[in-house]
Amino acid sequence: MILGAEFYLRNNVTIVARELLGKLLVTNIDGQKTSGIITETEAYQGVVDKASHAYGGKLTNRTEVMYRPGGFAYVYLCYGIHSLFNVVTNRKDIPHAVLIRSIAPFEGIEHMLARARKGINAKNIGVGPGKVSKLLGINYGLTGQRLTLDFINKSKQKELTIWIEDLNENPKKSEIEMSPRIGVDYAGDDALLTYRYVYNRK
DNA sequence: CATAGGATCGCCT
DNA sequence: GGCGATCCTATGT
Repeated sequence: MILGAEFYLRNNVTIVARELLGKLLVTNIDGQKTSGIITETEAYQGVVDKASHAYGGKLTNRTEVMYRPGGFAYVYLCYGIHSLFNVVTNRKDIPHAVLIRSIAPFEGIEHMLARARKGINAKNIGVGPGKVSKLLGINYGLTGQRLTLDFINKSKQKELTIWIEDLNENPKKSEIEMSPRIGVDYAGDDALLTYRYVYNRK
């Protein structure tokens, strides 16, 4: 079942980040359907979070998507090479987001391998936010895409490009590890927050 | 207009 | 453990 807006609109981004573990992230790009089970996420808590692109209420062309209501894709280019995929959460004007850091490939693995051929190590495939986007065919041009079917008739878009499905795979507490987020040393105290969630699947 | 730097990755030593 | 790749974004003049 495709997750609806109510899943993303909730006001606690850390709960959404945790509940995204075990869900299926799906793309339909270039006529190729690919998907992976989400195994690692990070929560970014908007204006109060020094690690967030929206810290202090920063609003630019790039971050505008984060201020939309939950259920949009926020994709940005990192180091000039990697498109990192985030899910926007909370209600309009609260710029919270969850970075998807790892997936376990599920469907369309042959398409993923073809995409990976250009510069991906076969080892740890799907582990790391740059690799998630590479495998699923997500690039920064897809920022602002809707992830839900709500209001689909109000737009000209007929089908989704990126969405998330519930497989009823519910990770146990003992299978989830929390730790500080990666690569945010510049964030001072906020670098210590354990907003990273890793799902160790059996 | 110019410029510095980044929520990374793979390959090298 | 270190480094280069590679380009958009944000900021400053």
